[in-house]
Amino acid sequence: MKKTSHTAFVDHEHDHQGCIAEAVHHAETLCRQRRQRFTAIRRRVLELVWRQHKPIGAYQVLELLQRDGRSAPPTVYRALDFLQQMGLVHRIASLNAYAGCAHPGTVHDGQFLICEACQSLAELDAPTITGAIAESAARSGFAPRRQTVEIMGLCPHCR
Amino acid sequence: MKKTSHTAFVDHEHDHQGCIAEAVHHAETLCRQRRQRFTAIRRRVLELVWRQHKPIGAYQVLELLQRDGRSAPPTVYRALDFLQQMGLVHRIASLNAYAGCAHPGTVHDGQFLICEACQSLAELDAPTITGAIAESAARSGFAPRRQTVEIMGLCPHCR
DNA sequence: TTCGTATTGTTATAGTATAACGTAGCAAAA
DNA sequence: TTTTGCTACGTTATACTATAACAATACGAA
Repeated sequence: MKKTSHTAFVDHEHDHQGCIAEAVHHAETLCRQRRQRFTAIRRRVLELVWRQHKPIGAYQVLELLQRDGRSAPPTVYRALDFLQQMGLVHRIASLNAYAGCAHPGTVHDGQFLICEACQSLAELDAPTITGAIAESAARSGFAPRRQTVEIMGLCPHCR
Repeated sequence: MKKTSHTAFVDHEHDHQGCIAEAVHHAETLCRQRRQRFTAIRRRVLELVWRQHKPIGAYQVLELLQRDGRSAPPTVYRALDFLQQMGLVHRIASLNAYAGCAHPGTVHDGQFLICEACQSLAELDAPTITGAIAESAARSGFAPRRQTVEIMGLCPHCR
């Protein structure tokens, strides 16, 4: 039996090295399947994005990347673009920041819960939300293709 | 009986001067009620935001504003911030742009349908979406306070 | 090994937003 | 009416986010 009923937000004392390793492993597998190169830079950027369960800015990634050697913005943005296309990373529009995808493998938009206090982020994939959106859109004669759903508030630990 | 069943998107041949006038009039009333100054700049920026039923960038507003005389970015951002606080204008995060609020008077986040073809925007205030979000959030132990819901797709005229 | 393509390096610049501080204008109190 | 205090605006500079353009390199298939 699990300690908590909150599945979207991670526990404060979880094995985070495991999170990163899992994300990287997943990425390797996915890129191999799709015949895409999972280069050293892409791997490193993915690791940095997974550094915390919080969105990270591109220039923050750059700063961390530069500890390994010289680097410039396009390098970061290219890696982030690639990872987004692979469905491994999400862009959080309301924060101009990036977060590791919790359910990689399929291309999807997801919905995000963002804590205003600790900035931690949880990803949902709630059919009820997508369904409500699809229904409302249809009522306006609108054909939805992509959704940005970002909810600011307080996470279970901060409320 | 109305010609169309699509209420969220406006007709291409509607009386748009009326739209602008109504928005400005509403703003006047609201500001008077709240003892806030509806200055010439704020009025002008509101008019410019309502120029089309499409989001407009802050620097586009600035460019238009400069036809009336010299102006700088802070002037535009201040006016936009004020109008947002009054609930007269929304910021569209995924576009870094601003749009006139279709239901001014109450502070609310709204949900937006954005056409990828013609950029036209419609604002919803769908309780089913808000409800689905609230429910999903609660299931994660999350207390929502603000939502960003922006749906890209094709409007009734472009699909 | 060679060739073609994908990736990265590098420099410059575009686009979005705010900090900081001074000036002006309005509104209520004296 | 004048004073006073606050709000709004002007102005300059700068921070932050993202991409264009082109050269150099590395990789994988033929």
